[in-house]
Amino acid sequence: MARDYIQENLVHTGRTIIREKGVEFLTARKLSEASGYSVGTIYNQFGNMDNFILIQNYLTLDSLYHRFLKIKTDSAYERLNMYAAAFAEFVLENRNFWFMVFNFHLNQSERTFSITYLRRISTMVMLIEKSFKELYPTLKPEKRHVSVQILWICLFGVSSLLTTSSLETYSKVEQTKICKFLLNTYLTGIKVLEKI
Amino acid sequence: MARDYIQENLVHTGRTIIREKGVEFLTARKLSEASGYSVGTIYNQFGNMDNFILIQNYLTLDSLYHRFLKIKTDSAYERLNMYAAAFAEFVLENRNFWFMVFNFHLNQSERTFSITYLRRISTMVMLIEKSFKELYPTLKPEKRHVSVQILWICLFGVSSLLTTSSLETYSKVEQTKICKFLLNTYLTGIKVLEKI
DNA sequence: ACAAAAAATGAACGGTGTTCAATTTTTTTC
DNA sequence: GAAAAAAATTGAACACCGTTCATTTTTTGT
Repeated sequence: MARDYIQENLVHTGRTIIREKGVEFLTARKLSEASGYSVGTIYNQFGNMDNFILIQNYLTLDSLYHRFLKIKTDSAYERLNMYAAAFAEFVLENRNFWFMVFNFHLNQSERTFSITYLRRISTMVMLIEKSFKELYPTLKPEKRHVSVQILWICLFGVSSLLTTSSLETYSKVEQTKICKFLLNTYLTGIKVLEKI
Repeated sequence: MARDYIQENLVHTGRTIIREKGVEFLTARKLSEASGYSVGTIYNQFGNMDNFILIQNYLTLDSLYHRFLKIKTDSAYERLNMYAAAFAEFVLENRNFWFMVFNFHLNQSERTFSITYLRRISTMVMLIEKSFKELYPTLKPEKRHVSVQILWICLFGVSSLLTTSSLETYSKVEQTKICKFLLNTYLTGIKVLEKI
């Protein structure tokens, strides 16, 4: 069978496994059984399972990115709120996928694809930065950059907790409100600090 | 040998492994080899490896808590800043341990100990809430509680990223500054929102 | 000193990622 | 179209993982 078709097929099968059963079920043997291809073929196509997961994570990030792209509002403030809402919504809708994104560490993976992966993240950060530029025109570019980075890190960090049950266990704050509250408090803080 | 002594010994050996080599080296067999006790003994003492990790994580949280307790400043604002600094410092100093805390999910572990574990977390959150009460006396208790929870979740989420190399890879913001900046922006935001 | 109870042991089970000699399929060459 | 060469596919085998449990060793009670 054609190489591309196999990859597509495996990736698709993998995605079904993740969606329906969770990451812990995404093993070489189970993927092999579910797809009909042998274990060796998976390794021929992707080198190792980490790479396979990296590709899956890229797809997840890409999906989130395209949700962001759909958001087109004139008000920068509203747009940022919609980003945050879309983000939280996406994470909750795609728990299993986001859990994977978060629990995967780039260290050992192939450099080549890692770059593509990181670029996808920074593109999203740039979307936020664009809105920041509109919202805080007098904020120094340097400071704005740092503000955006940190906001993103916070949202990213919070999102990781949304995918696990740890939040439900100890905090009674409604999950969807966390990102919204964080964003608004943060933006208000920046507005004040902008003037200093 | 006495039961208690074995537990102590195993926990201590485990801690050395984590500190020097990382969580991925904390396996039943390696712990057995390093401690001199058999694999079976580990299971007699702790039931399963998850429980062992839970105990290790409790020790980590306890260590952080005692760092918090040392902080005694009159100014609530300064105190919160010191909490944040101590937190970031602790996480960076104990990367391997904190990574474990974060990457462990309570779901399947023994209920009994989980409660002790969660109580340790909520005690820390209460420390922050106490400072919030001083800093924002007019803020409604309900709102204050939510603010504190969310701040904690943010710091917690950010801390998880501090333990991995992912932050270094894509963001150039200095790690120690992230918590400080987040806290100050957040506190400023709350101050404004307090009046509304 | 001996029997009974408790604790410690490590081989064995089913799972994981990964490798690679052997096989099958596809492509090239004549 | 058949034979040879190249490429792709396979799955048994390796070293690891958490976990169990029949067996052995140690401790305890009398």
